[in-house]
Amino acid sequence: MERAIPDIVVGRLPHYLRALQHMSLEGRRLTSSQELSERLGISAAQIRKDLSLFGEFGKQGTGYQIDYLLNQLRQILKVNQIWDIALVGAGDMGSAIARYQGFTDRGFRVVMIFDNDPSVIGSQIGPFTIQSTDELVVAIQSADVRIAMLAVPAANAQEVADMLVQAGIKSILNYAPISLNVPDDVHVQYIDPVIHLQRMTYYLE
Amino acid sequence: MERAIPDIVVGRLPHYLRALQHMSLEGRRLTSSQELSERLGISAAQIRKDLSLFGEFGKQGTGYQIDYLLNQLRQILKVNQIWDIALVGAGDMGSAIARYQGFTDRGFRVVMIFDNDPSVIGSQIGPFTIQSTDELVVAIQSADVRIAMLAVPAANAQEVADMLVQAGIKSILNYAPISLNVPDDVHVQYIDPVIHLQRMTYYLE
DNA sequence: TAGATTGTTAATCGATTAACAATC
DNA sequence: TAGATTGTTAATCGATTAACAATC
Repeated sequence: MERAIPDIVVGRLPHYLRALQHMSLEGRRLTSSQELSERLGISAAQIRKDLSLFGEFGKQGTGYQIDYLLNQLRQILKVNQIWDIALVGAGDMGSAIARYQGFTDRGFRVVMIFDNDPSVIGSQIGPFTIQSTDELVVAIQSADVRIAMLAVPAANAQEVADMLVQAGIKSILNYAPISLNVPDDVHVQYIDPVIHLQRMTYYLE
Repeated sequence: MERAIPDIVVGRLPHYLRALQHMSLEGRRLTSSQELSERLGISAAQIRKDLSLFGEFGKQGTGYQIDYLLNQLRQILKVNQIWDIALVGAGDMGSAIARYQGFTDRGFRVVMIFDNDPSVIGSQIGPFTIQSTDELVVAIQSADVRIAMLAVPAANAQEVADMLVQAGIKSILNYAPISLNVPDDVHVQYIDPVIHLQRMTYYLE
């Protein structure tokens, strides 16, 4: 069996992709591990080593063709397609996520929104009608959605996560400030601003 | 000189703190590295080792007193106080952050909001009047704020970051999907949902 | 050609884990 | 006491870096 790619390497690839996408938008054609290193604060050797796990994408003396490497990375990360996302929670955070314009050109789009508050169910956020959480499992199953974003209060997050798992969701981006219990084949990533803030206050006097 | 605490350890402490805070709210009194391990998906040995870098907080045979460890961790992370935060960007994301109720009991509060859009400057978000970005440097300096959250479009993020640095900000939580260049003594943490999503699509078939 | 930069190896560095004496 | 769990050591494991031959 092929050696698996370390998860820590997979975690850096989206950063490479993002930097390359910026460079491409700036009209740049070529870059180097050196330049990426400066932009990202990751050593040039590490960038070359990470990329070499997937193939030989550069040319000695020249560097990397930005658009070529961009497409390779998109394929590796499987974002050379648009993934549908189910969003649960239509409060302040959920609404902001629903309106966010930055998903589409990076491989994602929100396609359904759920909430359990009767006073918002049926109302619109942009092009979406907020659906009841009661419909969640069936709606996600029939649309064959694999990715969900969770923006509900911490107290409801585990319960909703269980429903998402039942619906066949395999990736959850969790905005609720709580650790989720899910089966091994379901991936969870966390966004909790306070975790980041507390990590920085350690270094403040 | 004392050996510095590895940054990766500092990064785990807020997770311990969050789990303990939940347990405390549940009315629990005692916990163990074993229990924390299960809740967090971090090995018990690692949790004990991390904590031991700061002192001896547990008792053999018994475990850790939740409230005691909670307070120790709050001291270590310096969140046994409330830190003021300047928020820049009053769009969808900025507004959602401004309204977020989850900061206060974890050591933070937003105290000022800036935007560069004349059509929103002067209007209110909750108790705050949105100020012009022109006032940012002076306002932050005179209030002696050290932490900022950045929720502006990527195109303006570096420019705003420069102003924040000029104003004396030492910690930036950046929601804009772009790497920032700041001096060595300024810490930056990033929140970009797409980075997390792309990391998970790698594992989807 | 001379200069630049990759891909890769081997060495280094650092983080994690296993194991257990100490002790509550 | 017997059982449980810490704090810590030493061993293991894995990630990062330095260095350079290959080559564009």
